[in-house]
Amino acid sequence: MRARRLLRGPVHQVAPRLLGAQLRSYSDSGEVVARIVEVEAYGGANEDPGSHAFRGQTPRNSAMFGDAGHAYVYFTYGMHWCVNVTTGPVGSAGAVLIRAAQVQSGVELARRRRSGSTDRDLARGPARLTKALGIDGRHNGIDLLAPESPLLLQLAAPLISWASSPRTGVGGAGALIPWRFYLADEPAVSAYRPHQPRSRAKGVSRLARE
DNA sequence: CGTGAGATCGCCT
DNA sequence: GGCGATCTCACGT
Repeated sequence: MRARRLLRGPVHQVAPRLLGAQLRSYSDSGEVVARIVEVEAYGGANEDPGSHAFRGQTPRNSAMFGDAGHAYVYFTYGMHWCVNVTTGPVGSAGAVLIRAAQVQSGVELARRRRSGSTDRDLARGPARLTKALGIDGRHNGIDLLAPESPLLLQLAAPLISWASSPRTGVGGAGALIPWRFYLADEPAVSAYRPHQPRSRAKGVSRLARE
C-alpha cells in the first residue's frame, strides 16, 4: 500500500507528510473529519530523549515499535488522551503526535463533545483533538489504513512548504530538536508554549525565587 | 492577553 | 513516589 510506504521512513521525514491529511473518526454517534495542521515527531529507543520510546519497549508504548500507519494512543496528566501515527518499520520505534486539526465535517458532533469551545478551538491542541474526534484508549494499536477501521488516515497530496519549530512541552536534551511541523497561517494551529518545569511544592518554589 | 494553579492517574524508576 | 508530548479557569494588566 502506497500510504504505508510513505509512513515508513525516518520520523522527522514522515511527520510533514501528515500535514494536510484527513483524520476520519466513526462511532455510533456519527462521523467527524478533520484536516491535520500541526504535528510533532518522536523518535526511537536510545535516540530521542523526548520520546516515550527512549527507554525501550514497554506495554504502554509497544504500538510505537510496530509497523507504520497504526495509532499510538496514550493517556497523560491523569485526564487527557493523545493520538500518534506510528512510523515503523517494525522494530524501529517512531511516532508522530497529531497536535491540531481543523474540523471539516461533523462539526455538530465535535461541538457536542467539546461544549463551550469555539469552532476554531475544537481540535486545536492534542487533547482537544482526541476529545473532538472521540478518540481514547480503545483506539490504541488500530490500523489507520484499513478501510473498516473506526479511525482512518487519508494522506493529502505532497506539500510544497511548511513551518517547523522545537517541540511543545518537551524539555531536557530533546528541547532543541525542531521536530514540530505546522501549516503557517492556519488558525487551528495550537499556541506554541515552550517547556516549563512543573512547579514543585509551593513553599519550595517561592523560596527558589527569592 | 499573560500568568499561575489545580485537576487527576498510569507509568516507570 | 514523582512526574508528565495538557487544558481550563481565575485573576491581574
